[in-house]
Amino acid sequence: MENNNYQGDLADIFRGGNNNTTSGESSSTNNTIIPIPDGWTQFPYSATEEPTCVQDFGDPFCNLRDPLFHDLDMLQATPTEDNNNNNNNNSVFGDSRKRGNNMFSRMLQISPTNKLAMSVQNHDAINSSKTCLIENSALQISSPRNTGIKRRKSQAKKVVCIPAAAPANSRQGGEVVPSDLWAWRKYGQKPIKGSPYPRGYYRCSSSKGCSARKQVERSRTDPNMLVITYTSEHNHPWPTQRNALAGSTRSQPNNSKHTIIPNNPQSQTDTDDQQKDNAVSISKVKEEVAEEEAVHNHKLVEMRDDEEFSKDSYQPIMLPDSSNQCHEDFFADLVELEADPLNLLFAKTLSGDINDSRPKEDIESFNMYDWSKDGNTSNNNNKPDTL
DNA sequence: CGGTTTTGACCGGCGC
DNA sequence: GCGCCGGTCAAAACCG
Repeated sequence: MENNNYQGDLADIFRGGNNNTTSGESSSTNNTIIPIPDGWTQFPYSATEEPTCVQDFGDPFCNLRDPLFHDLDMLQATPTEDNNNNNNNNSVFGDSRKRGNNMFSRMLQISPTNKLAMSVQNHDAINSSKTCLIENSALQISSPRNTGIKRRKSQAKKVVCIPAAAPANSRQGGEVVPSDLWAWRKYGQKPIKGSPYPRGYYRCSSSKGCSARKQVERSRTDPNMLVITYTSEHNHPWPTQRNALAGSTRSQPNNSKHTIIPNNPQSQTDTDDQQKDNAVSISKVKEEVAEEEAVHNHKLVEMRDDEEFSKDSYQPIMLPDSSNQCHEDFFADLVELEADPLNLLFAKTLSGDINDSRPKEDIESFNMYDWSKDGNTSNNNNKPDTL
């Protein structure tokens, strides 16, 4: 079944870089590669990055946050009516907004050159690091005020452009949808006029009342890029564990070999709040009020696909394929940090000093990287091929 | 059993 | 007003 080809989750995002699928060449030479301590993966930053970013990159997971949360942060920075509404309507998030939990923040960064850069690097192929550059306007932050289903024009949305995990033609009409810790359930797929690729519609399945939605489609200009549009926001905290127990596994990554490893061992012992407090989003967000602007920005993203990638890049590094035994045994050595899914991202490879009785699937659900270089290893994913 | 994906049908916004 | 198109619904099938 095609489902076996799923290479979803964030692993796909990074794998996209590995695949060298994005157009243009990134300036890998400008990417600072920091020696990685044994057992840890480091997320080097470009020397040209702003100090603030650099600092935060020291701890690659210091700023895991939800894109929409980040949006709210932005809104708070510039109080508006929408912003006020957000605060009122989403008090459940509390400090989480300030702390941030955007997974994409790990990959998206605002560079001093006013460009959003995302670098993906496979430790196994450092020389072929990839940088996904997106115009500032590409990422949109908008007020979730208009969350009505029928409000097309003014509906708040945010567009994220990421490298696709697999070639557009890898699967017929299929799509590799990166995961972002939230549990999404696909509720529809539609062919989009003017685009050879269908658009998948997902809604949050973590909470029944959650109105968060996202749309995933390939860029028309660059099939190797995925355009993810987030709509509305989550009205609940991060899921401690994905709902998916049965069918959901189809949408869950199963790459036991791919996991982001922090370069900062301290994060292991930090509490969730501490980890979140340390978080500083590198995600580029921009408030969007009108749909017209969203469309415009979307176009900019696609236009950008053909442009040269910025040298200012953020390059997360993954454990190399060859460097590990990554695989089945890998998770057996992971440190489990409480129930917060984020903790899984802080896992550090150890040598048999943990006793994780948790089902492997639970851990795999939060894998972010796919170190696999071939289809065989990536077949662990069960995401359906088609969108 | 409870969750998911798939997919055709339906609904409504929007442009002409 | 009409038709196109995008977004959602919902039933069936699938999965662990």
